[in-house]
Amino acid sequence: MESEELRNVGLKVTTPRLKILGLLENAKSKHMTAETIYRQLSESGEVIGLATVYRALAQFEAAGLITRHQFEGGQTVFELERGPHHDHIVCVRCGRVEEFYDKVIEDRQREIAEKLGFTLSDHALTLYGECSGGTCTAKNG
Amino acid sequence: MESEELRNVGLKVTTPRLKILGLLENAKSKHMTAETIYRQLSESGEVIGLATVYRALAQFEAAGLITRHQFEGGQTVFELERGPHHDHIVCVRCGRVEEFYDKVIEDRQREIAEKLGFTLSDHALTLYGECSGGTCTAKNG
DNA sequence: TCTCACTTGAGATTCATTCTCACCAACCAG
DNA sequence: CTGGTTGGTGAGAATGAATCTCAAGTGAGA
Ligand SMILES: [Zn+2]
Ligand SMILES: [Zn+2]
Ligand SMILES: [Zn+2]
Ligand SMILES: [Zn+2]
Repeated sequence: MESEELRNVGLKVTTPRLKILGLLENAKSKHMTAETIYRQLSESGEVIGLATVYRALAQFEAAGLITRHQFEGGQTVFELERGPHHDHIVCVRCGRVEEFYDKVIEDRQREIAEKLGFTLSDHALTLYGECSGGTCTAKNG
Repeated sequence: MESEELRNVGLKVTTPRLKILGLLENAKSKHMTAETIYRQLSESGEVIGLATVYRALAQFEAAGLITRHQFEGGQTVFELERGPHHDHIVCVRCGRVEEFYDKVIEDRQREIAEKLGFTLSDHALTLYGECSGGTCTAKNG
């Protein structure tokens, strides 16, 4: 239950928080902007403030419930932190986002950081390209 | 000569553009924000508009003279596109930026994109961590 | 139910970046 | 050299994502 998740991380269980978490669970797209979340909730009849969405997302992130990604050009997107770590590849034409995990790269990153005298705490890897004809739904150009 | 570079990419040779390119050449830090460039030029007596800096940087980027990086939290930084491609590792305490190149990772990225049906056109890889005691100049915490 | 610290919604605010527009400066033909 | 044309520039206004403010609302323990 989502209420559990909130309690576990020390956040009071409130309607807006539940709605936001719920939407992240069930939305068609795994990666959503604050604006999108706000709009979708508003359209489905909720009375919610945009500030509340941003606030909740920041809290969820701090609590490790979600992760934040900044793909080039676009606004910040959030996704539920479920399952194993992964990185992203984004189609620069249609915006489609695919996920991948590559052990070789992950390991290598740690080695590189170590070699340079850093203690690795995080990383951001995003590939950009064009997805192949059939899949690409670019709105013409 | 910087005038050449500008002409080669089809940009008219003007004083502001030369000053900005020159600053990127000689600045202490390889990675600079638009604001920093603006401030440094202003302080050294130039009369230049912030809009001009942003405009020029956008044009330089489009022309491939510089690259743009968006490290998490901070504002966008630009650096001269000289020498081979590299990625970055940033200290989350003191902000120091080191560069690295890793063939294994670069190759792997291409394979991953291919496997997923993408034609890779670009990528952004940034590692975050803490640099070791001696080198870290964190302003206390 | 009562209470109160924590939350929320609406709107104001911030701040990086972009836009507007009257003025100005490269560049070239004359 | 010029003068004209074209594109570039500076100042300030505008934009837009994200944050802050604050009066009003609401969970959850007593
Ligand atoms: Zn990864
Ligand atoms: Zn993802
Ligand atoms: Zn790379
Ligand atoms: Zn660099």
